[in-house]
Amino acid sequence: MGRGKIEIKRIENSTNRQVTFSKRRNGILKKAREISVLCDAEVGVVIFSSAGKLYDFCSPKTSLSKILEKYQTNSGKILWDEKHKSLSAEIDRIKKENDTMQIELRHLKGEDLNSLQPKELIMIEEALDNGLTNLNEKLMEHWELHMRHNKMLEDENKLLSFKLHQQDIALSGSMRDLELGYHPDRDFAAQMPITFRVQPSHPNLQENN
Amino acid sequence: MGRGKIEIKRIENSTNRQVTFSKRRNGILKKAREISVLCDAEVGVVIFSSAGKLYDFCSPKTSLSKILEKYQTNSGKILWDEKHKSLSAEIDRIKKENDTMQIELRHLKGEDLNSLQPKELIMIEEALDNGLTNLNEKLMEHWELHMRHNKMLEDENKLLSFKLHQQDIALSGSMRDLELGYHPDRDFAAQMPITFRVQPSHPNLQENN
DNA sequence: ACCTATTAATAAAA
DNA sequence: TTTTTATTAATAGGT
Repeated sequence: MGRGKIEIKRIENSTNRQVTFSKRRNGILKKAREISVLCDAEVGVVIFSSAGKLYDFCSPKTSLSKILEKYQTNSGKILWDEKHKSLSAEIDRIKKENDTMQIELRHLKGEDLNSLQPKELIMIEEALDNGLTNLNEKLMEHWELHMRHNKMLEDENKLLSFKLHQQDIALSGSMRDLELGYHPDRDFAAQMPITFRVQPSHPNLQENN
Repeated sequence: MGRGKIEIKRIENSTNRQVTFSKRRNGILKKAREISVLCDAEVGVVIFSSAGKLYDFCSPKTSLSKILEKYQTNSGKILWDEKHKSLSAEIDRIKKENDTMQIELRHLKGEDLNSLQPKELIMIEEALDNGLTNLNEKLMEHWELHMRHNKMLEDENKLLSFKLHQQDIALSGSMRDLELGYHPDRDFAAQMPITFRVQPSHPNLQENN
């Protein structure tokens, strides 16, 4: 049905193939709709172009799911079998992995050791030692960070206290100045109490998050 | 296309409907085959007559299963049944469990500690300490078992040596008897050294799987 | 995407 | 259901 008859075999010209696909795809989807309306049939159509683009039709009042379920019960063919198998296989695989980790975890926690040979026990001990080493290193890092932080806070405290004290003095000074007159050469530094000169204020402060 | 034009609406005459269904069904399946060949498309068609009879087509080199799987990934619509959902859910659950253990394992091995707070680090350290304690206990048990086993082997050795010694003497005795005459009241027991007189043979032999 | 000559599908009848 | 055949629908090739 066209300007010439064509053989039913793959169209080699890619442009022609694309055009023909487009036309015939519309044709099929239209026919599918028509038969479902005219004849009260349930129809499901799924088409993938060679480029992988999806087109589909499903008769109204139903769904592909329902049609395919009916297909399975009616034909005996099981559409999901492969998918089922692969899912089940994946579950098995993951469960096995899980068990292995479970056992390793128990071992590291010192549980279920009865079945192990001394050689294996020693390997676990090495892992634990190693873990402890890394852990303590990390704890030490935290500790040092905190010490530095504390030190900074203390320094800042000291500075603030000093400034406060200075202000205090300035204030009382100016109050005195108001009463007794201004003394420009007063030595503020000399007024800093000895406690502000060396400062371990909170030597062991740990965080409490 | 026929002796007259028809409206696309349900054919009320049941016989006509049945005939039209038969013709158009063939038409669609033929078109499906043609487009799959001409245009290299993947096509799946499922048709149920109003009487519930099934007809289907699937392009060669594939299967309805595969087409539908592709349909699902491509469209996002989910066609599969409850069983699939439950399998998928289980996979998710196990994977989550897996991840958790994975992380715990890494932590116990002293890896990926950077995101942890000191409090957490200390909890891990406790777990490791605990593990080491249990482990060392177990190693100690093994050690003691070995010591006991060694002791037993040594004792047995001693016993065997003694028996051998006894046989030796008996042998040379009877050789002497052959030369000097038989002495039935000879006291062999008196020849046993004091160390061989108490004999716990295998009092605590434990399994060695 | 549109046009149209030509083929293909099919409605009605048998 | 299938065949026949008149008629409509689909579409191949061209624009």
